Amino acid sequence: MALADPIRRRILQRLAASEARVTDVASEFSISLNSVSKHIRLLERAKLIERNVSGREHILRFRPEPLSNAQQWIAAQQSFWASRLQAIDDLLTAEDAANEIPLPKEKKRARKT
Amino acid sequence: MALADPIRRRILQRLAASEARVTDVASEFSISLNSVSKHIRLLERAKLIERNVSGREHILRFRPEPLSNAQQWIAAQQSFWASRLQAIDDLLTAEDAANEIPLPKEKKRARKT
DNA sequence: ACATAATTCACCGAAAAGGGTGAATGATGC
DNA sequence: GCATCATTCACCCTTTTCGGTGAATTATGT
Repeated sequence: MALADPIRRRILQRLAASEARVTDVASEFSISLNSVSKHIRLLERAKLIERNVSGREHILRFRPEPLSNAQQWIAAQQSFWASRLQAIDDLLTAEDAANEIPLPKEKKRARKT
Repeated sequence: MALADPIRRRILQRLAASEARVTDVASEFSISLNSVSKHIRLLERAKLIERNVSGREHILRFRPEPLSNAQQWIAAQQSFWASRLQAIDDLLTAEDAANEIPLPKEKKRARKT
């Protein structure tokens, strides 16, 4: 998921403070520009940020408001969908969420460290 | 996804022919009973098969009909959802489908073999 | 032409996922 | 008690995913 990575959460925080260019964002992290570019692409795909190209500069802005209608609808339907996501996934292209929804008799697993 | 694995598709085919016990199914494949048991658990979770416990025997049946209402609805809404799955996944617990939906400018990737 | 902004390519290494196994455990039937 | 049906445990191995990189490429600004 888009927000799984700490770096992406930090990038979002950065952009929540103020808009910035890719280079600006990159300069505040210790990873390379290419890597930041990738993260930004992902966040944009997730509709969490917005990109405004102006000449050779790409201005990035945090999007707090996207698809809130869908969000609320989904949240309301969540219990319905939760039990059906696995069967749906072969109709859509979503991944297997099987591991996310424990079975009734599922117990905690433990691995030797 | 539940149907990703060839073995699981074959198990479904087997059960579509007639109901059977776990052992029956396992005997027709070259993998171990435990492994078959795992696959069956997954298929059951995906609501693709149905289990009927009778004494120590678990009778398995193919379920062709489950959630067809939801299926049809989803199929109709597919184009709407396709563009929003990535943003939804951090609300639900679905996995990141980012790689499944190419960007406009995405090109084919090639790896040196 | 040259510098700068950003993306894309082709790869690497670590971590996670996935299917497999034998052994242990539960539960039922005889 | 012992055999049978099935699941669960604790692993192994292989494949896939994920974040990272340097180099190449595309596009714009001066």
